[in-house]
Amino acid sequence: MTSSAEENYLKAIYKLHETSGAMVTTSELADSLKVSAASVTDFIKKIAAKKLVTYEKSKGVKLTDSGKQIAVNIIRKHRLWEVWLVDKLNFKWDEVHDIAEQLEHVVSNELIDHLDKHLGYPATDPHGDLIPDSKGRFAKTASKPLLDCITGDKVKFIGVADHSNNFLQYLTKNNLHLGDEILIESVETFDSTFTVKVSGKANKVLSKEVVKNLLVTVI
Amino acid sequence: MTSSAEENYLKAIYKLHETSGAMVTTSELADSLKVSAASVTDFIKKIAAKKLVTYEKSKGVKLTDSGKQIAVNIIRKHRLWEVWLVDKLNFKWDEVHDIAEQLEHVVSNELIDHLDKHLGYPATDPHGDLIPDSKGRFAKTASKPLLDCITGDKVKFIGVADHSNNFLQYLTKNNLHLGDEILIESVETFDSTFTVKVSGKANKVLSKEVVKNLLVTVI
DNA sequence: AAATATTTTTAGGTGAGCCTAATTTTATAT
DNA sequence: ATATAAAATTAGGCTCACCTAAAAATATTT
Ligand SMILES: [Mn+2]
Ligand SMILES: [Mn+2]
Ligand SMILES: [Mn+2]
Ligand SMILES: [Mn+2]
Repeated sequence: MTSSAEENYLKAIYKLHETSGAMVTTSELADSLKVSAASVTDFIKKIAAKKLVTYEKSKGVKLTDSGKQIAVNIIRKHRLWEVWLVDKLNFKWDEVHDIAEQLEHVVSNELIDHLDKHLGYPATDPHGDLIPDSKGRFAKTASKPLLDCITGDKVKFIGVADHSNNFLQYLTKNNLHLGDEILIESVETFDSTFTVKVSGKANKVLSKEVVKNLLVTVI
Repeated sequence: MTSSAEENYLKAIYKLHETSGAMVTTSELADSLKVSAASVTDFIKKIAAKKLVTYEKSKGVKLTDSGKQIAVNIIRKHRLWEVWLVDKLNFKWDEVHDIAEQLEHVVSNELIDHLDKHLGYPATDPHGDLIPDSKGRFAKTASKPLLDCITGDKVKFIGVADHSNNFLQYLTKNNLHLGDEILIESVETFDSTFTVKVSGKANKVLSKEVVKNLLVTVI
């Protein structure tokens, strides 16, 4: 059996590992799960015994195939619930994460399949993150930070790198929504401030901190 | 804080107490929660200390007002989730209880209010059970077992006394659905077998065991 | 290479929610 | 009223997921 705690560990390992490709360290996990390093050491020994991760003492852990499968399934559930909360219950995109953190642990593959159908098999969640299919496969998308674009580029805003409520609320307040078309008018070389035109409206000035966290695709 | 375990104890006490009006005994609770009597004694001492129940040693427990409030709120959540599973996700009425048992513990009053609205503020769940409002108030309904009716009565099938999958599946198989109109053609005095006409179709014969568990209202 | 700082592990505990076995209390039968 | 049966409580343990403090391993400075 897989407890909520176990699911959270596997998901955290997946998310930390996903980008770096490297082993996930005890302190990274302790940090991300907000538990002590000692607790992490304890726990990873248990999930290593269950062959959900490979553990190299004092070095870190890596998901096995079965561990990865569980992690991706939890992510699938989390993102589908977020879609439901936004699309069907009219929550805002900055209100859904914590609720989805609970819903993702509800046990029933039937439920998730029905939910997926009810939602019309969405490809992405309210934050633009890809939803893996029931086999755990992700679609491919070429997204990059707006920061990596140059003057004259015409792009589409399709995701966020920073998922904090702070950032999400900033975007809402400044009328930046997923799907918006962004034309880069100019880039200030000194501080990487971007001046952009969003969906043909008046120019907007975006700080480096913002453009770093806006994920876009060239159109 | 209220844990899932605590919520399940309070709900079980409520459901046992609801009908009998009397104190709920240790063994009743042990039975209904499928834990040992020793565990129950332990636990009720804890929730008594929290003033969620009044406990008379060796006699039993009774919910306090705040205990009852929590119990009713869990029941509200359970029933709303069941409505959602049937109405929106197309589950059958015999498939939803176990999933709702998990969903009812998701913490967020906002979520429940949004769900309630999404469902159109339903009055009853898929089994005909009343859904209390957000203040914990139940509507009044006069329902009684079909067994208590007599020949010539015209009634409406509005609920079940037995919630087992067995019974629910029996009803489905025999084309008896909530809302059906039932006309009592005759009652066999020897064994209380009822011969009825359901929604004007061909006569049906129902055993005492069945009519005892069919809740109806006279129309 | 040594000294120091950081990270990880080990050792020993805690509370929640469960258990069995033994004991005590309450109810029932004789 | 006694004996017997049933129900409830107490005593003592267990596992899970966490903790702190101390020790050991690894990394970084000097
Ligand atoms: Mn999220
Ligand atoms: Mn998301
Ligand atoms: Mn139910
Ligand atoms: Mn129900």
